[in-house]
Amino acid sequence: MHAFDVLGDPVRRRILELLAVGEQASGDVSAVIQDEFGISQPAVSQHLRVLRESGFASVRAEGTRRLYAVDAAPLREVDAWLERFRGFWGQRLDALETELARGKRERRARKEASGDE
Amino acid sequence: MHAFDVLGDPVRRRILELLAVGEQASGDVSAVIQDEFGISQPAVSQHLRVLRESGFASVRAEGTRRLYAVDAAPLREVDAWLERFRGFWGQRLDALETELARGKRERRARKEASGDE
DNA sequence: CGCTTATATAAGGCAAGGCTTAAATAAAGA
DNA sequence: TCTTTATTTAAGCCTTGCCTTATATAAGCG
Repeated sequence: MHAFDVLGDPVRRRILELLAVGEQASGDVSAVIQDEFGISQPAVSQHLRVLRESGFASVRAEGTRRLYAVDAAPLREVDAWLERFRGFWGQRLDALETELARGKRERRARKEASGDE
Repeated sequence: MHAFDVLGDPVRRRILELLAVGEQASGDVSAVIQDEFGISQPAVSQHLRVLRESGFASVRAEGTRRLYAVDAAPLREVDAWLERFRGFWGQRLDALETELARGKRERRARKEASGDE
């Protein structure tokens, strides 16, 4: 399944948003998604599988829990594809520069800790 | 249709790549796509419709020709969504920073007046 | 005017993907 | 070990989306 197909589903996008904050157990993700989308737990599990198999997420077992985390590689791919269109919104580039300048120090500090937030 | 759904289709992504270079007539796009994907002209036309209706492309009539061009708004949306994951690939950010720094001087020169900063 | 060229729309078939319920696997604790 | 909790897998249904062929619209030209 192609990266963009994976991101085509709103549930999967939401799951990634949740994981972006930090590692989460399948059950915790399920609880939120079930609440927000009204779908069953197995449905969520199937989405997690898609994310896993397409490389968007990695899993780690801890007892009976499965801890999911974002794997950035495919997102980077998506980002790379967008590259060729960046010229179309010059203003945002400026905004991004500002953002980068602001975040640079922060990132440098965070880098050695390697923790989430 | 959500932006990510639109980009989920390889044909539509390719069409956008073609349009990224510059305005193109429906027929020219069709010729390339038909050649590369082996689908019919109406099929291409339907993809163009999706791009049009979802705001990824705008059209302009010139005689019997329809000239399509990239409309960046939805792509910007996609880019914005990715924002929250950018922290996951520090190296690329650094590369982008370099790129931006390089481009900044250029833009500033072109702009002749003060920039932000 | 018709004929041709450029493009879009319509209708129908088929495949892919997402959801559900039911069942399997596996750790953990009484 | 039996039961409970956490999670995945399986099977089947049903919708959505893409493609095809056929047809419509409309400009350009002889």
